[in-house]
Amino acid sequence: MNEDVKDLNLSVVKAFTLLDAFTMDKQEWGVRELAIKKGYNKSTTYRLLNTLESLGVLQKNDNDKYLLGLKLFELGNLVAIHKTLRKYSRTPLENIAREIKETVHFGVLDKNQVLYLNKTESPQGLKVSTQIGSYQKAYCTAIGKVLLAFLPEQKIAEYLKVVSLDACTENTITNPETLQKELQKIRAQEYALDMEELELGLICIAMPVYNNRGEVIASISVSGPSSRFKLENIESYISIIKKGAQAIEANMH
Amino acid sequence: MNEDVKDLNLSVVKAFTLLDAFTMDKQEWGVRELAIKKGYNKSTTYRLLNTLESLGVLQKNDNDKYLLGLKLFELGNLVAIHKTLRKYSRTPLENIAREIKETVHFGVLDKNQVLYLNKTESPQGLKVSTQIGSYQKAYCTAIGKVLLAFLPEQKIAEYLKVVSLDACTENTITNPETLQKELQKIRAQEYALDMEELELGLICIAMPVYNNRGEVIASISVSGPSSRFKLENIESYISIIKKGAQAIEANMH
DNA sequence: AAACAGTGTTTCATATAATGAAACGTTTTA
DNA sequence: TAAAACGTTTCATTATATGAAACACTGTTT
Repeated sequence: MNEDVKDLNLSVVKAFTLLDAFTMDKQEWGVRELAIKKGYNKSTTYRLLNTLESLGVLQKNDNDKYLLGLKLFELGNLVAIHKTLRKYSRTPLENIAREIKETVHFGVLDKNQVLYLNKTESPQGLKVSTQIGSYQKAYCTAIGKVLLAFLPEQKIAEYLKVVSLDACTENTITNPETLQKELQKIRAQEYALDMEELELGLICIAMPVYNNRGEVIASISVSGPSSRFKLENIESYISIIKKGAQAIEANMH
Repeated sequence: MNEDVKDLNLSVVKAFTLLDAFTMDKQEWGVRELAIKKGYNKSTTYRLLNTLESLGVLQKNDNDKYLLGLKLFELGNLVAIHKTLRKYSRTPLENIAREIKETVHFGVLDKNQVLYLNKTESPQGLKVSTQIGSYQKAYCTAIGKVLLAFLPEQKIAEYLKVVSLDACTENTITNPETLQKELQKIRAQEYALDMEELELGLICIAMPVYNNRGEVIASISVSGPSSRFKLENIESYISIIKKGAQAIEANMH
């Protein structure tokens, strides 16, 4: 059941493995520390970083540390996959954020995870913020649960077989049967809640976005701190999000 | 005066050279055609593409052609350079676009060229559209001329020494002295016009964005077809763009 | 001022891994 | 049915990526 043993170009694999070390939490790397982190030889790492720099894939900052470079910005903006979804979700997300005054996210399911395609941040100081292009566990996010809920039954079973439902907080649904019931509820009510299941203090509500064949292709969520996010507002949130979802659907057709 | 002869990892260089073939105009590539295009051996190209696919840097579409993959979307969104400018320009650009109803661009100078960091497209059917992350000649765009105009004198001289002012249209300024005078005028009036200098039928107006030390760090432009873009509207455009520029400046501080 | 940890960088012999021509499948076109 | 595309695999050859060690540079400590 393993991947075919392809003969990959190891230098290229290493280069991208190095790039994967650059995250929001750690944006800068020196030669030595990155070599240690990845278990590569110092010289090899030096030469790879040097090569990537000469290509504009990395660049050095004032402290001679490496940063992700503008070549990646350029290439990232050329990615065609989900481009129309990203483009047509922008304005509707902004409208939702303006009305609700909380952060709005937009994502799809990719490799059993939520892939965030777009967001508009809350104008408020205390706010949730997710990195566009990043991935998150599906089973403990509102967006993810919506996207799972509207998957074909067989795909859900497959998901539950492959993914282990590790607890992120005490509220995370870690039992497959409980999750199945939750997904059923979500299908019925057409929205999902995340009641601090991913992170304590963080509440989200998400709703589906359909294509013209009635299939769910994406999901919109609104996220806020539990201190502000009152359940009595849900009905109003739902109608605002629904309006946004319909705007995206209209744009796509 | 040449670069030091660095010893680069040739596989990595080749991999990114292949990636550079993926553009807006040509988003899909097969093994053979890309090998021919880049002058690489068929087998080598096959293995590199295969490697990039296994890393998520490329992916195959339904026709078994390669497309830029989501790994690049992920990495592109992690690029920290100019991130705050991109973030804080978004809403102001939208407001300008809403008022003027033409496409609004936002860019900086990078390696003697305009790098587009953000845009909001005109709601109208006939519109200009530039790829975010792409580069354009500075001397024949309104944004570029603004950014050049506010460069230190010495840098302008350097630019004129390095860059050859090739004509894009019959209106392109191809004479260095003429361009110097144009830049002087731009400094005085605090805006630049592109009167079909890059492309026939395309008119733009651009204004500077300052940092808190009074240096020009970016520029906003409004672009439209010459059929709609009337010079008598310039005064009104200027005040709207100026308001947007000030909004970005306020956001940045 | 000297020794000492930190860095990044270069060297060079060695082994590994990338290479390409050719042969092989597979699909599409004539 | 043949032919012409294409992607894929093979294998001997060659090139190049590799890593230990030495080197250079910087800032800190003694």
